[in-house]
Amino acid sequence: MGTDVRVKRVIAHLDCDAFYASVELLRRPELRGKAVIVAHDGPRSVVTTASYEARRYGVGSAMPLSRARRMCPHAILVPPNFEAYRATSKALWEIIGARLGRLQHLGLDEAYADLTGVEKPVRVLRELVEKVRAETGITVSVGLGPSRLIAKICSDLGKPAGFVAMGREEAAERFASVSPKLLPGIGPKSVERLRELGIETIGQLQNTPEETLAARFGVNHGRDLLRRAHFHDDSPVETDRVLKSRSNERTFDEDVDSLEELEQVLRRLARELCEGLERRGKRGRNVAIKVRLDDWTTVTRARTIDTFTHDAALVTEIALELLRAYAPPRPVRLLGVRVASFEEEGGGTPSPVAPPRNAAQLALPL
DNA sequence: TCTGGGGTCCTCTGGCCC
DNA sequence: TCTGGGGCCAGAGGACCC
Repeated sequence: MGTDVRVKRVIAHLDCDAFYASVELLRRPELRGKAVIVAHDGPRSVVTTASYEARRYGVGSAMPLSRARRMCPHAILVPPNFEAYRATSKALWEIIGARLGRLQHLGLDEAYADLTGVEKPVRVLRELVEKVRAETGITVSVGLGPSRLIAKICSDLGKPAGFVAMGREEAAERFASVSPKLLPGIGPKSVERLRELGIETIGQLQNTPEETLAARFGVNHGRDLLRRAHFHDDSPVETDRVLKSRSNERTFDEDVDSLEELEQVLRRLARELCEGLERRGKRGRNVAIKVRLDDWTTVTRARTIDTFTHDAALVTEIALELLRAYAPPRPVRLLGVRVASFEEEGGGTPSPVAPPRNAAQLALPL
């Protein structure tokens, strides 16, 4: 029987501050110090991100643009430029990756790193953040802890340009009076369901019997909620995550009730999607459509076929069949198409006996 | 206040096969 | 021949994240 020598993990979460807005300020220095909102200009647009000056007026991500404009009428609207964000992102993660090794990316602007065994991790991270700021102009906030959960929460605490480290016990005590919404994975719906149980703080959640949570949320989810309330998290930093699906969707400026018009849009969405898949060498065998009606009901319909494809004609044909079979009963607000169940790298036609599974592979650098 | 786009993961349900 | 259960898979919906 071996001795249980558990190495205490050191996990960092690195999160760029107001990333898209920061890139825009670097591209257009005349916007510095001004309230900037990054968003498409449309009647149903939402805010992608906002500079800290705009945030002072209450503007935040995912807020309807119409509302953001009322809150901050003098804000300058800048359309998103994802090519520029990708280029800056690539540059800064190359600097970080060169020092820390492989990272788990969660988007263009944040990633986890496992620094277990690294000497003087705080010093290493501080030097790295300074290097990134000097070479790219982007400030990064860092959270450090024994798990991804704690690292993630810590990186948010000191924003912008924050650097916060915390242990598990300290987190469990310090956040006991805070809403469970703080915990990643607990959104508005879960907060409401917890409130129905009389649970309004993480401390109350910590003291709730697992059976009570299991009865309300199911066995797995209930157990997970309790673990997270105590800030227990042993999930690994996964550096080899692979893309599982790609989609293309559009919200109409005005609801559409003509099937003919919907079919036209679907053809274009499928074509664009397949062009993207082809560029990335991805082929899938599950084709799905997504329809959001004017009353916000969202319906998905999917079909799995025998062969992997990124053929626009085939994907379009399946998507159109799914749309016609569903025949939206109300005007449509959003229409989308998705391809999933990708083949393994270098794979071919799947055997009908053993459906293919995604093989682990190196994560593509953004 | 009136809700984008692009993703991931989880749960539930039902069909199929052994 | 019929039935039940378990495993696996696909489809659908929902919650959540950036």
